[in-house]
Order: sequence, then structure tokens, then C-alpha cells
Amino acid sequence: MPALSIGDLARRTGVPVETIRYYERMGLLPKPPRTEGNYRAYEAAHERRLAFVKRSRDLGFGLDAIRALLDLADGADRPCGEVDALARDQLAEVERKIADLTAMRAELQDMLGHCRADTVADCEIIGRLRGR
Amino acid sequence: MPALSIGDLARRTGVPVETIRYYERMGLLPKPPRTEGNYRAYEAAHERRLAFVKRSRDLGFGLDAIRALLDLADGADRPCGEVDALARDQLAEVERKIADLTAMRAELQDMLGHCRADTVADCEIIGRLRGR
DNA sequence: CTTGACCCTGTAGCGACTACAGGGTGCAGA
DNA sequence: TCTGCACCCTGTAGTCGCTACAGGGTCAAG
Ligand SMILES: [Zn+2]
Ligand SMILES: [Zn+2]
Ligand SMILES: [Zn+2]
Ligand SMILES: [Zn+2]
Repeated sequence: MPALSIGDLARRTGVPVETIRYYERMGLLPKPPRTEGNYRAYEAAHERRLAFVKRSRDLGFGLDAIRALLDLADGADRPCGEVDALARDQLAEVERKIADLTAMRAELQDMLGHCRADTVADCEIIGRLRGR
Repeated sequence: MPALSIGDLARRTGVPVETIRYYERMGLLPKPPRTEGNYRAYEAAHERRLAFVKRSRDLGFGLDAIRALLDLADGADRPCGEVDALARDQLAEVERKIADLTAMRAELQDMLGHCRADTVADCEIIGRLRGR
């Protein structure tokens, strides 16, 4: 496989070019070698690392957590307790957000269900935002 | 009721002082009169407006939407269709986020359930982040 | 040899805050 | 009266994870 340009890598991973450069600046991706014309030249290892980052982002991990996951992934014979702890923290965070959003959804649905679509003066939504 | 200081208003509404000043800069709250010593002096109307903003934020409305809601709330005899549209948009946004987070939760739970807490080399979580 | 797609760096903007730094005000206790 | 302390002021910069330029350089096809 020949070296990939940043655009090639973007197409293959679905991560925008600007975001790849941002990840490099943030230390998630190693600085790749450059061509004569100063273009980044990626290899398969870079693509695997970026795919790892993308899957982690898709699960909502923050960039700090991803840096930690990448470090852990490099040490094959270490116990995976730290990995699991990061995943559990992330799960807890996701569950907290779901709980918040579920409460918002219930209130919005209830407001909308009670509104008789009349004037603003007796609109249930405005009324509740005012505090009854 | 005497005038309230920004700290009083913060305690009464649960909105931090810095956030109240931020809302003022963003045009969500009118600039209150000042005391001799240049302190903001709030009245009950300010407290009601800030409470409206807080309840809207708690439902996840963005500041642009809240500005629109505040404008609509001021015109009592206008039909409330626009209000309802804003609420429906917000509900749709909340439902989209819940869907995303629910997918993340399922994957995180499944990963955690499959991990036999051994070494990183055969950790299910790291394995899936690598793409099997 | 020109066109156009791509690449480079560096900087600024987004949303909704949050956290200072460096000062001024106001009141209660010694 | 002094002094300490809590509070207030403005202005600016940082957070997170991008995203969008501006102003250039590179490269291959036609
Ligand atoms: Zn109801
Ligand atoms: Zn209504
Ligand atoms: Zn499974
Ligand atoms: Zn594991």
C-alpha cells in the first residue's frame, strides 16, 4: 500500500481533513512523515489509529479518555481494569445525559399535549415557562 | 421588595452570578439600573425574566430560541403557533440526542458485559475499539 | 502552461458558560 | 476610625471538539 494523503485518510475513515489535523495537534495521532512537497504521508498504522479514535468518539469518549485508551492499548500484557474503568465512567456519563434528556422530553411532550393552540396569553408552554 | 443585588438574584434563581452577567451581555436580560456605587439593582420583573430563561435552559432551549420565546411571551394576543413550533423543534432535538446516547449506552454495556477483565491483549473493549 | 483539486500553516469562531485579574464598594466589628 | 472581608465591577481568556476561513504552496491532467 502506498502512502495516503490526508484526503485519502479522510475518505477512508469518514473523519474530515480538518479534524485529522486537529487530532494531530492534540497529540492523538503521531506526526506523520512528509513528502518532498510537505504533504502528510500516512501508512496503514495511522489509519488504524485514526479508526480507533473515531470509534471511541462515536461512543462519546472525550479526547483525554481516548489518549488514555490509546496508551493502554499499547501495553498488551497490562490488566484491562483501567480500560474497563474508563468505559464504566463513560457509561455513567451517558446514562446521566439520557436521564436529563428523558426528563426534558417528558416535560416538552406534556407541554405540547396541553397546548390548545390559542393565543400566547393562555398558551400552556409560555405559562409553564413563566412558572404557571 | 427592595432592589436585589446580582448575588441575591443568583441565590433566588440558582443561576450563577457570572451567568447572569453573561445573559445580560447576550441580550436575554435587560440592563438593570445601577446603584450609586455602580452595582446592578434588580426588581421582581428581572427575577421573573431570569426564571423564565432558567426554565427554558433546563428544557435545553438554546439562547436564540429563548430570545424568540421571550419576544413571543411579550405579545399576549398573538397565536401561539410559533411557540409550539419552537417547542416541537426542541423536542425533536432532544429525541435525536436520546437516540444517539441510547446507541452509545447499548454498545458500552455490551462491551463491558463481554470483558472478562484479563489483560489488555484480549480485552473486549480494546478489541472492539480496534475494530475486532 | 494553465487550470483546478488538493495540500499547508495559522488564526478565529461556535455555544454556553466559567474563571480569573485587577480593581472598587459597603458594612460590621475592634 | 480603621480594617478586614464579602461582595461587586469590567474585561479578557479558557473550556471542548471541532469548523471555517485566509493566504499561500504543490501537483497532475489537458
Ligand atoms: Zn400534563
Ligand atoms: Zn401554545
Ligand atoms: Zn454482545
Ligand atoms: Zn477489558
